[in-house]
Amino acid sequence: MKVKEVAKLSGVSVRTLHHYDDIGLLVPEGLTNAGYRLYSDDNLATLQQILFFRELGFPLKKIKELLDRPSFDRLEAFELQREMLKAKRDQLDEMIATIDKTLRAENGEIEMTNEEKFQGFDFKTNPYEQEARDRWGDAAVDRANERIQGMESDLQDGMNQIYTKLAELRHVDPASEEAQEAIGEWYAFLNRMGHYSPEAFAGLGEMYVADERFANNIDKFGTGLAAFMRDAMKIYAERNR
Amino acid sequence: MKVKEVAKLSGVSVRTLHHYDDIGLLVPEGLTNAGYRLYSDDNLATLQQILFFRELGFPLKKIKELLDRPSFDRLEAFELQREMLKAKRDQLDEMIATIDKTLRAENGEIEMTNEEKFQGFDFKTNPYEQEARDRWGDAAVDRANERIQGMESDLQDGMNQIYTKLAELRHVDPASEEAQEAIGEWYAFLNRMGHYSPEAFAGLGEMYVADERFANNIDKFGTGLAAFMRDAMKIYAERNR
DNA sequence: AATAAAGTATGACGTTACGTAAGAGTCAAT
DNA sequence: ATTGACTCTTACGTAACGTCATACTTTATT
Repeated sequence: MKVKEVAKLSGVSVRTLHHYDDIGLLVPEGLTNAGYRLYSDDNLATLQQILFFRELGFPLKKIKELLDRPSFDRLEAFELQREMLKAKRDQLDEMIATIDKTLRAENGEIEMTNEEKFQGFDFKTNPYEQEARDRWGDAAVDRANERIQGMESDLQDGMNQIYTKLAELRHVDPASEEAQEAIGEWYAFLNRMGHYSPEAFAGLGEMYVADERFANNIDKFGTGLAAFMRDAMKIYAERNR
Repeated sequence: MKVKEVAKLSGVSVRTLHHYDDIGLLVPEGLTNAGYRLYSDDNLATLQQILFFRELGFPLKKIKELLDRPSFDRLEAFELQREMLKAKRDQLDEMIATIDKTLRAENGEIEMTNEEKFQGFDFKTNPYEQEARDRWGDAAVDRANERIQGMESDLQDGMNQIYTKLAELRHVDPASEEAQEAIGEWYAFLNRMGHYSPEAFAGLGEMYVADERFANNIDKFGTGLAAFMRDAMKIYAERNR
């Protein structure tokens, strides 16, 4: 299939396909001797994957990383996508509810706080929690969330990042050293937290905001969980000495 | 309220608020004598509106236009937003269904065409139709859709544009000359179409693609419906002479 | 009162994911 | 042989901010 046909089928523009080729995200399997791109059925399946991830707000760079992983598993990807699509749908439901609520508030029927006016907009409800819950059990996640309660939202964001990393690990061979190490450290982290006072943990949150070395390690889609954990614990230990 | 507070409440960044101020989309009601932006509750309500439209994919420029209209009606806007959010939710449901279908296809349980693999991605299901249906009655819309059947998708896009314009008119005083004129022309257009053969109408579709003057008039969020209709009918008449 | 820490302001350049336009080659049909 | 639809590459344009850099205010702390 040539570009236009693919474009029509998938709803993206020809330019988009060119772009995806340029950045190596979707390289057509063939070329005519005139240099025309030829897409295979496999290419179409990949495009489908790409579009799912795109709809979920993943940056193209990240999508490429995901697809390029040798351990990339289509079935697992679909499952993750379904969960995230559902989360997004729930978010839309929340926004619809917010509209209805706003209308009633405007009608004088109910009171509404400013915070409520933005229900559904903040993405604090994190799509990875279910993921983590399934993988590492309710107890661990609950304990983590318990600690999150009462912390300022900046740390919340940090936790979202952690969940992100955990979800990412699904696409790594679970038997691999990297995965085992990360999971081990995650548990160690949680357990160690149990020994510290809430104030100490709150300090970690401040650090997340203040210390650039720390923050840099959490930056979106950056280094792996293991490295982040190592740094976090190192800094944490230093600070508390 | 100062920027940070608003940012935290709504989930957008401080930079975003600066940007919205820069382009005149959300200008804070007050300024401290040091030049700090001060947001009122009214500002918050406007921000809520902005975010709803943004979630629906409206470009900021368009949002500004909408909000700036003297006839802008919050209640009507909320209703439109709710409809569109629902449409988007339905689209997500479709995408989830596509995932499930793909999984079953990959399992060999069912057959799946390439087209089906992209169900939910094409936005051809148009969110404005219900709008038009409510306003101008089922009969007119049905007749329009009947004619759309069998036309190539390029004309479909043209029709989407028409629905867009119609939806836009909700925010114009319905008693205004502009609105009356547009609606009148819309009906006239439909009625005239009834007198021509399907082939002639298909020709209109081709023209939409080929004739730049024509296409330019339909460009997204461009000139008003009335102007578009005038040009369309003029060109159409010329061609068929 | 002095100093640090947190918040804010204004540039100004960077980034992502394409859009759009220009100029030229290719392919199928007349 | 020519037209029209399709394709290629190159390259600049755009939208909606992100990300510094630099400087001023306000609040908190010593």
